Amino acid sequence: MNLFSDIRALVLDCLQAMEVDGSLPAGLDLANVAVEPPRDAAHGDMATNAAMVLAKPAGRKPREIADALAAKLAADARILSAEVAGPGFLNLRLAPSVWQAVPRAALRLGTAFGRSDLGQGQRVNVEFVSANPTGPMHVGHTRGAVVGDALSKLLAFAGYDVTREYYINDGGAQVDVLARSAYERYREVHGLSPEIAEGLYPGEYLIEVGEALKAEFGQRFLNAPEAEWLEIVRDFATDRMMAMIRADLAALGVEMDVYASEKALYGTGEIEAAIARLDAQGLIYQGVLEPPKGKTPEDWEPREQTLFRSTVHGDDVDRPIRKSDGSWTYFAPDIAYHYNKISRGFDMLIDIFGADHGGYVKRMKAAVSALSAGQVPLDIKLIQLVKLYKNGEPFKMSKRAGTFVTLRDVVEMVGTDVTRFVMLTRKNDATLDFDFDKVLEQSKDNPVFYVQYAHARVCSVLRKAADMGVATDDAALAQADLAVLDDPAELALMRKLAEWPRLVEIAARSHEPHRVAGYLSELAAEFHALWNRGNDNPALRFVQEGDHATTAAKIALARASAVVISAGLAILGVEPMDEMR
RNA sequence: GCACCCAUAGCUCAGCUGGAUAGAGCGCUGCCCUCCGAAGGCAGAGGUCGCAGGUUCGAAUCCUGCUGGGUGCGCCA
Repeated sequence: MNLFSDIRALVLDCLQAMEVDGSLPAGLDLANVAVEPPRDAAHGDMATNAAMVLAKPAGRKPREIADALAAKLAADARILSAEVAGPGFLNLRLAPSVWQAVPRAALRLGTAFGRSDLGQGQRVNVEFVSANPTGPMHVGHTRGAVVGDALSKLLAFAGYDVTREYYINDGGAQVDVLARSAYERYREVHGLSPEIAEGLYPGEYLIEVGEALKAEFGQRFLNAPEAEWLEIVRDFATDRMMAMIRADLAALGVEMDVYASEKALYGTGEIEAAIARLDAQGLIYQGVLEPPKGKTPEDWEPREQTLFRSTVHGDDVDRPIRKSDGSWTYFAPDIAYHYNKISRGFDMLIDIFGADHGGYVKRMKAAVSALSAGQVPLDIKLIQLVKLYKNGEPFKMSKRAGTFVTLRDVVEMVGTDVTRFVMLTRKNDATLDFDFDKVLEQSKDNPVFYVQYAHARVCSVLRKAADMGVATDDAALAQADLAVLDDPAELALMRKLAEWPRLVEIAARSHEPHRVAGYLSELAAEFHALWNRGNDNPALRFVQEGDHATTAAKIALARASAVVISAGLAILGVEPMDEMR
């Protein structure tokens, strides 16, 4: 149920009727006709721009079209009034019964209220986190993980078939560095002093890997040359790191459907096949790149390389896919990995990267465009920095090398739900301030608390009504006569509820889960406003002593609000609270 | 030098993918409440939407050029 699309359909019906009766020319393009909530509530319940959009193609004045359309619309029982305003807007007022049907729908459908078939079952692959398996996840990864997970949930709610995927960068030089770092810890637990050379990972989390290595291999590698242990230690340490990362993700409530390994692409011919596919399109050649202008690296010299002609697909320069020693650059397995995703039949790909990978966007899109013949869109969301604060002061956990604020630290300090919600209060490409104290504050300035508090208030009021003897299950509440809900504050809340299905589609279309968090704050604000009206005006309180019918209607509205809050929080991956403690 | 992202109230930010008089919270000013329908309420002041052009009936939103900030720019991923 989406009231806005219902009314838009009505508007389109009326316009077509006008084409039939000759008041509009036939064959007009109606795609830009919109029905939206007005910015100013004084303008009515909904507004349509139909007359202004069609004035020019129809060769008629906007007001003429608007008047004729208003007459047609007014014949529908749902339309209370249709008034022409401003440059040609048609402001619609809807019958209260239309709004009153909204909480009823929410009660009947439960948290499925707002689900959409926008995606029509299209298969979407969302790749996110993809942190190098060289250490625990830190705050930066956390935001990417939350955004990716919430986006996945949002898309599923909007009718897409979603696969969540983690790409393990276990094929490059950094896992060799991990192996050498772990090896030093392995020596350390044997009583030898470790040599954590410049460039190795100094983190103490590798000590337990060293211990595990000792338990597994004893002294076997202690005096062995690197060639003998490197591969074994690398695989061993990588497995340990991935286990740790999976546990971190689990603590955040994130579950992946697929863990894809970079290493697994080597030696299978997958990389070669992907490159061959590009080669077949004439997009692979031997050439020499120009040095970057303005900032030429010290050691730059012209060099012939194997290049991908990414400029054909919108990139700024062509990109190397082989190093001078003939081995693949990091870009090559990435091309193969995306080719792999395309080959698995996804209709759309989404990658979530850290903002420092911004320079990588065009070449990746170019590769996907070439490999899918332009058929599979790739959207890349860049996640900006999280700045940590404590009591308004910039926060650093420790200055010792190798330690940083980890995902675990954050979750242990403020909890999974708060972490997730706060990470979704800003759009992904804006930096986010995260204050350990403010996010736990119990006041209306804190959106997490504000939304949770609204839900808790509903639960509280339902308990009171139940004590009074009112049936408070959703099925019973859906039967209540909601015609008594006609106060402006009540209607405002119903209007906000009616926006939910529309918001889901807008957020899903733009791949912006943060909009859900923003909407929930607005919905909570409407709910609290109505609640506060009850302070001054007892007739607006949800529980009306001795009046079961009115109480049932009012708590039906309250419960419907809680249902939508639950549905929204579920998309964010946050548990609603039944009471505040 | 080039590319991408950002720029909205004193502060932190929303802003419906082009709509009407640009919103919220904090802070500020005034009034109300001292209440477990608790963890405040109501009202008010405050903005050339970085600048300049353009497209459009209509622009914070789209295009172009500037300014300022961030990120990145061939053998690191």
